[in-house]
Amino acid sequence: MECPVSKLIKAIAPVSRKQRELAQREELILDSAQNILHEQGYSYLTMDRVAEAVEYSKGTIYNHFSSKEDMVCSLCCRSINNLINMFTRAAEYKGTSRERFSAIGIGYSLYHQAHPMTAQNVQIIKINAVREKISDAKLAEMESLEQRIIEIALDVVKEAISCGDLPKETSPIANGIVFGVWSMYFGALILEHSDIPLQDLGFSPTVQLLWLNTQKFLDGYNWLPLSSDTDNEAMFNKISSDLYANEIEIINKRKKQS
Amino acid sequence: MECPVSKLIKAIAPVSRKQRELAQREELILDSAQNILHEQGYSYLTMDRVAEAVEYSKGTIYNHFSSKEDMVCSLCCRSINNLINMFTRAAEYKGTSRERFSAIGIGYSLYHQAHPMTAQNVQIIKINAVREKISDAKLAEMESLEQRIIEIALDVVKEAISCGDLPKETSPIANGIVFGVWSMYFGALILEHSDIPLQDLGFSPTVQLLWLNTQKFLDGYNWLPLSSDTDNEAMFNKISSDLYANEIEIINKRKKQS
DNA sequence: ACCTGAACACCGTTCAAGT
DNA sequence: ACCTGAACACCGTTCAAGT
Repeated sequence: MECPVSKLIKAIAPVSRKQRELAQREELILDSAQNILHEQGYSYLTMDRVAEAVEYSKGTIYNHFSSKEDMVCSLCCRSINNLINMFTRAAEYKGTSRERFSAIGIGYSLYHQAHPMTAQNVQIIKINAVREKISDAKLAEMESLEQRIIEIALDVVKEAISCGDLPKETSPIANGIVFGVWSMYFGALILEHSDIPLQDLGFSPTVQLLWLNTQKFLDGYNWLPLSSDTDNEAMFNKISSDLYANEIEIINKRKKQS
Repeated sequence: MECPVSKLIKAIAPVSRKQRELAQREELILDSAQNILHEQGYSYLTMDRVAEAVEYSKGTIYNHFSSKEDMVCSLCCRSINNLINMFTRAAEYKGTSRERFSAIGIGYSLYHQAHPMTAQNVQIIKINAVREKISDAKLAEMESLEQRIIEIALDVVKEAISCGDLPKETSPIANGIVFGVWSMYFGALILEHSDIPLQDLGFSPTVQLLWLNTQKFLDGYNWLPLSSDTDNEAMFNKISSDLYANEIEIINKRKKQS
């Protein structure tokens, strides 16, 4: 499945008028799709509705995206890009290596807390039956973004090792640490937004739990300074207000509404 | 959506001939569905194909399950039941509280390694758009099974606290530990079976990584005896061969084939 | 060269007719 | 009382016709 339009847009120097218009329309389509998703849920997201919302025909949508799944994958790419920005800021945060790594985790959970529909997209994209229908090009694009975002976290781990905050022996399993927190956050994310009543199961709010569990996990790896030598609550509050004021605001706004 | 048949089967003392036949047919349907899923993947699982495989009409399938999602959810329930059996054995394993808790984790990852399609079902069921279409009764059934399986793990944590293997202060967040490993395993499971080339991302095989990360996590919580005082590889091998010979065999068989 | 929307294929679900 | 399968609704995808 080739998308005629994407070839044009992706041309290295993008900027003929036509190309700008196409790129703009693609954003319009994605915005509309996100809107429908946000307001009516995934079951309501159909190509007909998207076409109607953007006031183009379905054929035109298919000039931009080779399939519905391709479109949803593009939404995911936008989210990952947002996360890359947040992670980059977190990695450059002034503080210990451990604080910066923790800041990445906080960013991840707050972002998805602020944009629950995004979390669902990510989840849907991971299903094999869905993944099969995404064009190779789009999939490659997403995977390269995932590479980059992992790299950001991995770099902080490597830094911690080289400055002695983490034991030298950790070096061969540096990516194990990243995978550990990634899977923990990802899993928690899905378990939370799946309408499973976590409270009924006896679990307290996810963001806090993730924070605590991350600290214990990093303690287990002996990432200095240990949480027993730190005021963890203060650290959480400082990081989240220093770095993620936007997300906090969105989350609070939603809380007020409900 | 009511399922006429389920009322009959669920009658408290099940055993008229008719009821037995119905229960048997329900198993047949589920077996067939699982087969299609296993051999052709989720995209091939349609109600038509299931009906054809069991040699009943679609209407009859709908007498057993109120929707396709309901059927898939039933498959999930079967899996959770299998897991409950494994977890129960793990919790009764002869060894320290930490070994028994670890054994539960190993069981989880080996089960899903041995039955990858099951992992995908679980994943699909967690999507909200899918969940909406499951009958309340079936959803309640699954949630009660989830309750039970969590309880098994939670009991081991509580035991560890009361016998001093875990610090007394852990008590109020006992379920935090369970949630931590649950989310870590669940997240890793999805990330692994989503065709993301974890190797390319620099990650080593998931089961080992999960094992290592679990140990570090439990170390962080100071669950005695610490992994630094233990031969972890030997422990992993002992537990998996003592408890999970079946799963290991299935996994090895698959490896040989490919 | 690009856009359109009717037409098609597929699939989940229902229900009137049959036994 | 139970089973059947034709009929329906919905939705993703295509492509001949139009500009």
